[in-house]
Amino acid sequence: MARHKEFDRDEALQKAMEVFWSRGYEAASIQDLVEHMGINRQSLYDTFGDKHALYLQALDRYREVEGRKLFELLKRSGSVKKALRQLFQGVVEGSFCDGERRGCFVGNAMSELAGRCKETAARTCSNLAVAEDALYRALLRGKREGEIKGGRDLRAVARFLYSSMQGLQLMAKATRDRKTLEDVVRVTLSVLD
Amino acid sequence: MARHKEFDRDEALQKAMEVFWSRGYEAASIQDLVEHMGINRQSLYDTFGDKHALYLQALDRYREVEGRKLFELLKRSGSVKKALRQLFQGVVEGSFCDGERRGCFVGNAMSELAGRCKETAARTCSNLAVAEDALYRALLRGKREGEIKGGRDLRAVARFLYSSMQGLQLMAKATRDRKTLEDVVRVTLSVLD
DNA sequence: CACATTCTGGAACAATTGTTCCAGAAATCG
DNA sequence: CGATTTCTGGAACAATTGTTCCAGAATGTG
Repeated sequence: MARHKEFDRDEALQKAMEVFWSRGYEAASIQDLVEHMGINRQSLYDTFGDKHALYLQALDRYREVEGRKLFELLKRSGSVKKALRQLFQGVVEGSFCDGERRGCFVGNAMSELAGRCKETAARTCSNLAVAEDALYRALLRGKREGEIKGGRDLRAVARFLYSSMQGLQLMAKATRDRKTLEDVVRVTLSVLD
Repeated sequence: MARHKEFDRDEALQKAMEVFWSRGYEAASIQDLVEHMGINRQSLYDTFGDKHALYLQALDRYREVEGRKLFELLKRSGSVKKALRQLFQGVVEGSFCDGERRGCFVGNAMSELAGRCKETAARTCSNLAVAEDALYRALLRGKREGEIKGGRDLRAVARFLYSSMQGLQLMAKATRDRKTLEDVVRVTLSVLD
């Protein structure tokens, strides 16, 4: 009947995500998006709705991709502590590779929009819950395998770890001093001892 | 010779700070600022320069005020641990009073601008250094008074505390669940034991 | 081939952005 | 009072914002 889409929807969304990730919501213009996504202005509106809707879809995509990464990393057999160390150290390393210092898209969304956009608030809150759960399960496994000592409220530790992750990612935007970031990581992970 | 200023410069700057604090840089329009500051458009430009310059001055004001608060709280005689608990618990309580969930202005600035504005980056970095130092000094006192055990890298702990503070403030934007935030605080402060 | 559909580019939209210009009112000090 | 300076309000600026309309090209299916 009709013509097919010329562009790959997922690819375009990926590009949109990159723009929102590095610039945030307000500072990203439709013009920026059109250029980086490589699609037509009208196609953007037809496919994704308006700017706000596109932002939410980009945020969802990020959550899905990063959520999966976290899940994979944590459910791997082997030392849970080591996996967590890898997770946090990865953030430090990543911050030095990323010239734009984009940080965490979800954290950025919390900071910029969660306070005044309920759709964003719902998504960042859900992300917290999902990540917390993955961390909690990993900690449970660590306890089961004798790597993490009992007597601790592991749910609370999981929440702490997520919060620390966000804090670290924010710190990485302010400083490029590796020692500072590594200090933070070291003390953070010391709660597992 | 000439007419005096009709408005109080500090008061106007305070108002500007409130606008940038709750809306961020991009989302705050000159119109918003003019209305909330209660001064003339032209007076704004004459007194503070352009929007960007005004933002930096507002950020500086915030840093000064909050910095002083932190300093006062930490240098008080008495239990250092108690002061830190008060500090973190205060953030939790504050997040429930603040309907706008503004978080920490410095943290917001890191998230939104530090990556692409070097003046902002310098200021947030300096804030980190100042706060770290105040925390470090407090920890030293705690150690001297026998409240905090030795053998820990207190400089690292101070950095950790600042990062945790920022993380907590970000978490408070995502969730209104008191238990979650208190869990984070409890585990964070447990590194002092 | 021909119809139907949808993509594409560009123009156009009104609204808002940050900023400046201007004329007049207001206030200080000699 | 009068001279000088600065504040004040509003208009005006060009640029950019997000969004929509339109005409035509391109593609798939009958």
